[in-house]
Amino acid sequence: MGNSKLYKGSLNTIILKLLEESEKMYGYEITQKVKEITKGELNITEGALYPALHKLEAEGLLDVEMQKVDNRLRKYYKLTEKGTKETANRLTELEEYIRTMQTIINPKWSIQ
Amino acid sequence: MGNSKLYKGSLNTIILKLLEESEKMYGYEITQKVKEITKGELNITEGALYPALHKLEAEGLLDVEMQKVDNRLRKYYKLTEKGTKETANRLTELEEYIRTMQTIINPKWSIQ
DNA sequence: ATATATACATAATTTTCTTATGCATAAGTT
DNA sequence: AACTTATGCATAAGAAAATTATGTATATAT
Repeated sequence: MGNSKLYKGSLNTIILKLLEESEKMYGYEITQKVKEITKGELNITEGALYPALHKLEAEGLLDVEMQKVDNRLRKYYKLTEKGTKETANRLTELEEYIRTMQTIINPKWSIQ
Repeated sequence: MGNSKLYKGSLNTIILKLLEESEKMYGYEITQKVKEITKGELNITEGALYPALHKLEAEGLLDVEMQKVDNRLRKYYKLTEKGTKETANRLTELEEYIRTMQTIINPKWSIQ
């Protein structure tokens, strides 16, 4: 995905959070939205995105709905009830992760 | 490593940062230090740590120095000059990653 | 006509981790 | 004395999640 290896492992959380915000989105839209809000810093590759969406669907976190627009097919994804709950968990984990990493970057323990 | 998948990709950055703080450390010491400063939240496994240390050494970011303490062998690692420079880059990347993820968690773009 | 954008998908490979296993010494427990 | 836990290193098998490459197809811009 990203330029830095740190993004490894955060794709699912990103997808879930975007769907929590936007109600329903299709794959290509997700890649563009992420590019937009990160000002180009994070580019989600198709090879990572589509398998991830399929897996989230298989796990029952996402529902799919096909739609034809301008003779091109879109697969719209939205959170299931289970997906909404799981999104909350993932975001809590992300906040915890960020807090932990900030502790490591900005250590109080170096004073002692 | 961690309880959450988010830690994937951040082990090298953690190692480098600890060595920047502590000058020189050995493997087991790193696992204990991380456990301590994260209050047990993050446990680095040996299967992840030792190959990571070997790779950082092979890349010329770390220097090794053996030392026998209490009839047990320790491998002390410290940053090379190259490693010190690379650590600065990795920490900048980490800060950028955290900023990006916070943008995603706490989106201004959802208002529009 | 040709390139870029839109829209999906999968296969091969790589990276990074977990889990399991192995060796060895020291210290604490029953 | 026997056994467990802690200290200290290492590697191998397997899983997970990404990259890179490739494929299909339509729409739009040059």
